[in-house]
Amino acid sequence: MIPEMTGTVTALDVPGADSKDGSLHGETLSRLRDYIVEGNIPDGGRILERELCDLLGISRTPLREALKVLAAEGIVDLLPNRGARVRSLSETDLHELFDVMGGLESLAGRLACEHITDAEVAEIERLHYEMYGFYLHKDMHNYFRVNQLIHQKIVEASRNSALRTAYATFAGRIRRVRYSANFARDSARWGEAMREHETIIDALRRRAGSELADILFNHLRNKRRAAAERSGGTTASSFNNDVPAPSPPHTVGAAGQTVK
Amino acid sequence: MIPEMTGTVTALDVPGADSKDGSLHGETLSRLRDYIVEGNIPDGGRILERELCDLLGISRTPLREALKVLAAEGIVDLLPNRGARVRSLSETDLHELFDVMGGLESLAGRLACEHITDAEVAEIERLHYEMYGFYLHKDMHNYFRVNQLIHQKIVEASRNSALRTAYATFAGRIRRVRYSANFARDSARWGEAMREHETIIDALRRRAGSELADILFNHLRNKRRAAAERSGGTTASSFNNDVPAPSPPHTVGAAGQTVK
DNA sequence: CAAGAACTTTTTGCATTCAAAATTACGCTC
DNA sequence: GAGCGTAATTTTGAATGCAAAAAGTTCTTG
Repeated sequence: MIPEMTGTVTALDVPGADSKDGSLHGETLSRLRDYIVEGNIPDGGRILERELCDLLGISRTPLREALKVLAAEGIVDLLPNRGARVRSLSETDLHELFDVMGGLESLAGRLACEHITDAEVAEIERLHYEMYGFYLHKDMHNYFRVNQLIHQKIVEASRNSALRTAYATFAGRIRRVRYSANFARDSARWGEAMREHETIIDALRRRAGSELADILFNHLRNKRRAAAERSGGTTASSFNNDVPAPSPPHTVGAAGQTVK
Repeated sequence: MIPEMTGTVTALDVPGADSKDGSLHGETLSRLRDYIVEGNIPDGGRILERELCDLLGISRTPLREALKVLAAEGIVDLLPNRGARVRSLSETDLHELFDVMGGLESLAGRLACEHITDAEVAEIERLHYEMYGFYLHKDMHNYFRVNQLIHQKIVEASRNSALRTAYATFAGRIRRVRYSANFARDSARWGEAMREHETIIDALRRRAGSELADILFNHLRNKRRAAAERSGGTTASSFNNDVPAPSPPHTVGAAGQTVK
């Protein structure tokens, strides 16, 4: 059902995550997480321990350990005496998770401005132009890939491994929907996103941390809004419920002017 | 070696945490986390499974599951074939964790400005004045307690449970050192913190999200700096290493002079 | 006496086992 | 045939068992 989610997007593979050593638990954890995140089990679907044990060729002990960790990560729900289910995200959950992602990217940008080298900025600029090419050619797949890469570069430039880990964890939680969210075919939003990216680069160049923090948060906000509109009218209203005072719609930068 | 723990299933239930249902795993997880976070095992100390099993009166299976989760939370380290150790935080780790906490509080403030009610702002103001009283009386313990409460209120006003969970997790990771950090007897820093809190209230009242985000991040930065200076000269230099460029002009000053 | 090899004990990692809870299947009543 | 109570089966939760790895001990040797 989600065919294109194959290994193309490798940007999220944080090195030193928990593929661990040769321990069966670590291996099981990674494999099971990937298996679930990539959508092999339907949303809210029950997880039969025995079934997965056979699939992975292990006993129940390491599997159950991995499930406990995944529950702590928010990827599965653990029902008492009733086993594990793939956690299905409500609109509220998604809203919350997107905001947290926005907060983390915002922080990443702020910290990146303190540490990033000129070479790294140049690299991001290069990626930006590459992405611009894909934008012009309406090559959404590669646009998405490079887009992810740019955000990843910013996170790495923050020089904060705790942030990197948290970012990867939350990214995993919303990865199922994030893909479709990015493929909003609304070309108006697409152009808007390009302009936002330009302001991101600009702020990075100037090492304007607070400004970049604002821009990145609102960038994620807008991305979510676009995804929500695209995902059909069924839930469109719910996204307006608890965002009473959104930032100015046209320019992200507007919210960044914290002029006093 | 390890002091006594309540053998019975007593009211160690922390509301809101994951004390879970009556499941042994959830109970073990909560109890073990509290036990470690409160410093009952020395930093970097080895965790003998058998020992803790006897202490908690359980078998190794649920204990090992809890350890895996705590490892994912970053509270313990898991060495292959060599068991678990209480994770000792390097200066770099602390630096990173404080920044992430700052980012999360920053986000909480930003979101709180979108959702907070006048009544909640009033409650925070009330707490602020209460805290001010403790400040005047140099009652550090209560000052610290109310201070935590204020930050907690802001997080709650963000109306984001994912954020609340992440905040709690990171708070747990630095709780051991945070306490001493807050007890910096440097009265100059103390007064500075009070002024910062005033600007926080002010921004909250005006629902100035971006501004509050800046203030809160720098507030945490300053708190960390104060804690670092207090913790002795051994590591003082490391904290100046990677903060080369203070934030751009329009932001809250790196020194926390948010007066404008 | 120091250093190291070989043996013993402890500890970890994982599989297996067993009891309790939940789910399903069955049979009974109406 | 529908509704419901009961038994059989499945599935989970947790304890135990067992092999491999580490840690500790003793004995040997220079």
